[in-house]
Amino acid sequence: MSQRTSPTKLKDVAEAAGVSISTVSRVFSNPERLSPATVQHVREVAARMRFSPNVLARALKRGVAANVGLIVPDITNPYMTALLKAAQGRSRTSGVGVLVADTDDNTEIERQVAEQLARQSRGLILSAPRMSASHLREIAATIPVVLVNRVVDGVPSVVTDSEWALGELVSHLRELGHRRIAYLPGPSGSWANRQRRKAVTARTHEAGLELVVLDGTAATYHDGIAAVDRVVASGVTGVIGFDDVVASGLIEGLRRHGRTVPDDVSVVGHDDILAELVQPGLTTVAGHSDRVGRLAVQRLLDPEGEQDRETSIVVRATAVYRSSTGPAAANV
Amino acid sequence: MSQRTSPTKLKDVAEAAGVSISTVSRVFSNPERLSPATVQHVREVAARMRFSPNVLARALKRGVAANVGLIVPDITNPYMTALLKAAQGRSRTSGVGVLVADTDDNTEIERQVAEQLARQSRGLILSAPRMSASHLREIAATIPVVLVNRVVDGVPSVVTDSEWALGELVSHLRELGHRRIAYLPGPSGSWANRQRRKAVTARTHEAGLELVVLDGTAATYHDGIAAVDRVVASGVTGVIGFDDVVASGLIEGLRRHGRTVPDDVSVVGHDDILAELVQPGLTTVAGHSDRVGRLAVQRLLDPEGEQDRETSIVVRATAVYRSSTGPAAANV
DNA sequence: TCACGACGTGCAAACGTTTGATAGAACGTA
DNA sequence: TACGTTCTATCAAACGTTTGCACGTCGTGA
Repeated sequence: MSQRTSPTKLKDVAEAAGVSISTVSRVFSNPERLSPATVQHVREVAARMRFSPNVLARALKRGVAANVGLIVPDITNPYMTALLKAAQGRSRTSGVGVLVADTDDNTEIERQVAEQLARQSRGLILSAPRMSASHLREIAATIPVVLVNRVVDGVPSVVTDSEWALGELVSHLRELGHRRIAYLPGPSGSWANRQRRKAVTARTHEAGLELVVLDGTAATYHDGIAAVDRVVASGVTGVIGFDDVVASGLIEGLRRHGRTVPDDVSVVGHDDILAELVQPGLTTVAGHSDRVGRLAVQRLLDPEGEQDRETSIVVRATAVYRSSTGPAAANV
Repeated sequence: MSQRTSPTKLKDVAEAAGVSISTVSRVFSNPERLSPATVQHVREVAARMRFSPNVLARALKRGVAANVGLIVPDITNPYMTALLKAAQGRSRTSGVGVLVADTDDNTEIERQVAEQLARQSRGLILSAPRMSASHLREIAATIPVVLVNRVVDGVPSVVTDSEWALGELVSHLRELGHRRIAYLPGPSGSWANRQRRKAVTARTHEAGLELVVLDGTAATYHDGIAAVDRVVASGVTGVIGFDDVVASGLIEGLRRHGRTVPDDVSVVGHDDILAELVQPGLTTVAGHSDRVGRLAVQRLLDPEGEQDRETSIVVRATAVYRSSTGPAAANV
């Protein structure tokens, strides 16, 4: 039907402006070397013709692509969605596009997708909680990588540090009279899960509380529901969940079991993502994924010297108090 | 530090295999014209050297890029997230990448981003509920476009048709004894909002129910909370919300107002996205955004003849019954 | 008047592919 | 032996940029 008109290129602008192709190119890449008059003239002509440079050709010639890649296990996870939104916003202001890939936490797909995106990206933002460190380093040897919520020697990263916030929440529970609480873990093998578990362990110990770790969860909503039996059996008065999703599952499970939150059991989440939608409002750790996303992009775009290749930028998480925590039940 | 090794290219493989560059190229693009022996040999060498073609160069030469662009008002909306996930999954099987852009529903950003993505995409999947039809057509004249949840003459689209499902839900409410219900609208100017409102209007009329339209909402969670006063004042026993987000806001608002759902008021959502997380479980319309995403990509990738340029593919939504709807309160 | 830096612009090669035109080899046929 | 066919593989141009180099043309100081 209607023939699509091919976009204007340097050559067209050059002819229309009566200058050479290289001059037009320079108007856009480094105008300082040109006379102001020429620059202005070419700019006008280009604008009139609605010229915009072909990113593909530019990337090919310069050897550096116009995109960043974002690889995540599950884009459906609101933490990741918020991260994506922020990353994209930051990229846009630099005229950079964002290529997204969802790996379903599958190593084979991760490998395949990393390779595919690498070719058209300036760098990769990688969230791969379970990928082996050596594989990670292998990818980082190919293309600049910023790891999200994971630290591996020799690879730059941006991580949320929840230890402090979890400490606050442990104290909070202690002050509410809780003496025995549980940690409901996330996917085994996940870096973030190891960190959170370690933090909770250390902080409950410091606070003189008993801790029960309820293993064997994959941290879905349904796992949360299913965990209720073990929670009840363990006789705890408070539970710290790996994330908001599993925590709200647990709340639902408790409800079905005839227990109310926080009267019978206090529940704490992580990520501050469902927090308002759930009843009762979730006391949780705000991971500030938007900040993480922005920083990751920034780190990719600004070279900032190779010396801190191995540094982690850490974003300190904060505790958010809502109504899923309350005074410990007298007896359980 | 560690120098990044540049990826292998056609030339390297050609030298290693003792053939010309063009031969190697043809091994990957159309091997039929080559002798089977050569093809196999080159394949082996290429595999050994871990060669993969440079997508940028290929796109430049062929004039068709290796990505599709996805432009949405708010990627944080779970409907869009699910759509993205499905679209990306479908694309990956065709070796195609997905460029995502979030426009914050801002026309200026939409324009800018459409232009930016267009250059490196084979086509655009566009969700722009409020963009003018002429602007939309303008973009479609530049690059293949598939519209999501919107129909505009002359531009292909994939839409969810909720009329039937909304009809079911209206009947459902009627059978539960409701006689007067409200529609809590979405963003004014949104195509989907017009469709849903129209469907609800038609179906309540058919069913002999009274309908109140509570205008002036932007369909955020907080708008839902804020809508409670008008809901109560209107004296309805049931509310159909524009989407799950505004519906769960309303539920929260009602709760704060001392009303319970569904005992005092029944609430229906749309999109089936928060449905399980909210208390009580939301009766809603499942829009099947995953199917929409897959179809949109498919439509972009398979040319399928130009004749049906103007056709809309429609995905029929279905009603999902949970516990936010129940028998009408005797008096309100 | 001449030599000499600036300064502004153009030429042409390169980035890694794809692909139409073409050349050579192998074969069967007259 | 010469010739047409068919099959493979190579040549080289092109895709739209960027950029090192070279080429004028000035204005300046001796």
